[in-house]
Amino acid sequence: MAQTIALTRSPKDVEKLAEQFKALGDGTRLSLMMAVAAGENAEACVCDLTPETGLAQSTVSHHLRLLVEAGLLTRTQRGKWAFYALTKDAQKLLK
Amino acid sequence: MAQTIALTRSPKDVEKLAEQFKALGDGTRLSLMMAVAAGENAEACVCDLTPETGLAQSTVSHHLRLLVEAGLLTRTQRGKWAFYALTKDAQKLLK
DNA sequence: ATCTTACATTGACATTGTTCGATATGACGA
DNA sequence: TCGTCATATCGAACAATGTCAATGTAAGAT
Repeated sequence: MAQTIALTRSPKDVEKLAEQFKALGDGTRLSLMMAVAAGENAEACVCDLTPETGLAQSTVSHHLRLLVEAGLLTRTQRGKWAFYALTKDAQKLLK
Repeated sequence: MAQTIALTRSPKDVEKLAEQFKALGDGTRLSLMMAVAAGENAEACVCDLTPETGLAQSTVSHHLRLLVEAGLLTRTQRGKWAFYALTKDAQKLLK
């Protein structure tokens, strides 16, 4: 049998899923996610990600915050650097 | 080995994927997709979908058009009715 | 202590998106 | 042909989003 779609999701789950899709529904953010996944140890810091996008550092920081709030990235501070990595949810949605 | 993320996607594919995520990144549209998937023969017409959303018919029609344009729904006219069904892409993203 | 580096936050602005009412289109029935 | 039903399109109001420059914060270096 082919893959089936989960039809019975609670309204809360639907809202969370919609938020995650919305977070991924932007070219810049999707590229950021793929850059993080491609990074060493599947993580990356803002200083690595900013040049790739060609956008202002504040803009990149803003997008990363949205991705964390959506439950798609984790943030870990190590020294001066903030490292971002994909969550399980993100791995599932992007596989 | 755990599921891996496709890291090497062309910019065109990234843009298309982002468009699909964006289309799903709205509570109303995501609910519409699930309602279609739950419909008899995994399809549904606007007359069935409109009451479920509580929105104006024109609004539902607009959202359905966006989902078709994103490659997530197909549209088939049968008599007076327009039937919408999930594409392969949609089944993959929602499974 | 001061400076620099890495990142986050704020405020402003232009763009895009959601929604509706009104109207148009197109198929079927009387 | 005329009316009705199902759906699509249009135009406008209003909300949400993406972006930047400027500024704030916090950690390490000098």
